[in-house]
Amino acid sequence: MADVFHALSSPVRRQILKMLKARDMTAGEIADRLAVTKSTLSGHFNVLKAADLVVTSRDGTTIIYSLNTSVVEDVLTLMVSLLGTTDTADRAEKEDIPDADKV
Amino acid sequence: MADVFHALSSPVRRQILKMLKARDMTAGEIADRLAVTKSTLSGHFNVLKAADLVVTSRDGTTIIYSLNTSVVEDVLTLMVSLLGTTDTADRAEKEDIPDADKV
DNA sequence: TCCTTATTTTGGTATTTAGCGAAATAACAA
DNA sequence: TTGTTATTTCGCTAAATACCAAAATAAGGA
Repeated sequence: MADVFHALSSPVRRQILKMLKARDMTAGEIADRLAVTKSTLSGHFNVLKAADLVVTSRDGTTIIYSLNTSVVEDVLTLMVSLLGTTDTADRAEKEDIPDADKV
Repeated sequence: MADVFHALSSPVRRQILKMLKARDMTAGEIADRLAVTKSTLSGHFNVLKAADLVVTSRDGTTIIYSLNTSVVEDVLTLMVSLLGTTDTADRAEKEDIPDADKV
């Protein structure tokens, strides 16, 4: 989950996600629309894949990238918990040092 | 808004936000609970302030940090839009190249 | 097999970031 | 004013990151 925030911290990667929200695209299509080379883009894809934010499939020589909606939902949930109201589960945790792995 | 994602990309900073969710704390209190020096922490505070995720107030020589809940809400909204269902406003935008500033 | 197209990996440099200790600043009390 | 406590800024190093061009890989078609 920590990887997800890192993945989202880059404007280029957020733009890729935004494009994929509209529709699935190949690496080449994405490259045509962004001002970075394909090799640079490939690095960004690796980051997005490591964060499980995108998913790929192959059609011949082209790779099709798709948004992994379920992980975006997970991020949302975590953001809600960061913002969240103090419910029962939360209360026990108060005044404690939060567990680093979960944040 | 771009700053917000960068701010959230650090585990230390996410931990600080989690602590502040429980209650307001001084810089020193936070430092006591994290394995980084106060000077390093001060750098993290600057990032969080630049992202408008925290707010400070002064009480004598101590600085009190608080979570800026409204900005966390803004992030949530953006995350929802990234995930979002295709509503009226969205539809016009589809197939277009998203505007980099907004992402 | 050889060629073409699509994508990724590699090797390199430049920029950014996190971290520290020491020095500087701020507020206040004696 | 001098001293004390709390916090930030400064100067530095090490590690991570973004970027590019060129080489390598993968899948098919001729």
